[in-house]
Amino acid sequence: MTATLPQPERPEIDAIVEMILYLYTESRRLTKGMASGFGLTGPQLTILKLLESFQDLSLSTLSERIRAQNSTVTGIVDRMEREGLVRRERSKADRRVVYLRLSEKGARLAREIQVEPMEIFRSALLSLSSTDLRDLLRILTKLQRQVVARVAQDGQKKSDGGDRT
Amino acid sequence: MTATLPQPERPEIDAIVEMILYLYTESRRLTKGMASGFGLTGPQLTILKLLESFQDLSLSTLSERIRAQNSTVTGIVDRMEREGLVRRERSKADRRVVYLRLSEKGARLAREIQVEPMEIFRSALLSLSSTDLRDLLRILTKLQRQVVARVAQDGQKKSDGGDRT
DNA sequence: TCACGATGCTTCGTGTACGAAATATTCGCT
DNA sequence: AGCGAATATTTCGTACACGAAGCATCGTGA
Repeated sequence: MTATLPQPERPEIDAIVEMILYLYTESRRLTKGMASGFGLTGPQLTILKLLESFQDLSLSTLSERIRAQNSTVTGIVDRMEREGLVRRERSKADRRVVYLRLSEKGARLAREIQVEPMEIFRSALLSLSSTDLRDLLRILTKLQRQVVARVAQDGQKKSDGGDRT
Repeated sequence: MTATLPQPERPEIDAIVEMILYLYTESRRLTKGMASGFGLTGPQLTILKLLESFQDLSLSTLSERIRAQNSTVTGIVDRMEREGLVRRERSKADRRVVYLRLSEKGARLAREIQVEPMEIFRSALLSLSSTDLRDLLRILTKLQRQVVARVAQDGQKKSDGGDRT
């Protein structure tokens, strides 16, 4: 499984990992700073903008979109509801489902905020040539495929039971 | 500042942001899973391996390396100290500084754990051709430069005072 | 129909993660 | 020497973030 080739690429790999970490954490930090100007946290801004774009998001759909667990989103929505930004609405079709809606105040705030989450990262991407952009997308796609495959394998191992708690 | 060009790249940019998010969160999640097999959390594994490589890391040096605030690392180290994995040691030269050292137990555990943090991401990178690897590094470097520049600007604005709390 | 597993959400306990304020120490300057 | 700014760390309050357990509801099959 682990390659036995010599790895002259080690320093390059370390550098790449470092940069991804940098780009991610810095974007997160700046989004947070942006959000705080409106009395929001980073995740709250993200959710606010999502609810502005998509009406009728259920809590689990929202969780998937932002790659968080339901229990995490429950908490964030609690706080946003407390602030009067969103409302919970039980689905009539399936009473287990909770739909999230922006309140007037929430909708107003969403309109007022002109930036996307990860805005800095996006605007940095815009500065790349279209060739670089295409290459980046292509390579990242390959990477993602690799990771997805490994995750699938891992998930299988777990349900096969070859696993100590 | 924001370009007024037409942006046919919008979907590409969204896709790239998505992928970075995916790669980061998934790597984090798998690192965590790995760590839990040894009774550790993700950040604890990261710190354990760092302390194995570098002796005499001060708390702030460590914070910088993992891109976290001092107050965050204080907490993580508290818990690791409680578990008997690390020791705090005041520097004699500068009594404000705290150096972190692995205990016997910590060192043993570090030796036992053969993987790096973000291991999945690293191994996915290894599957790329060296051309792709070079290109990726080159493009990410450009991106990072852009983000650094924007962060520097932002930092300056703040100290210039053009800022509401 | 009615037991029962699956699904959607919440609750709870623990561990990050951050910023602001507090504390201790060092350094620069006079 | 000694005062005030700067630095290293901790403390505190709040907000994620996750997994496990709990609750309500839905769907299916006997």
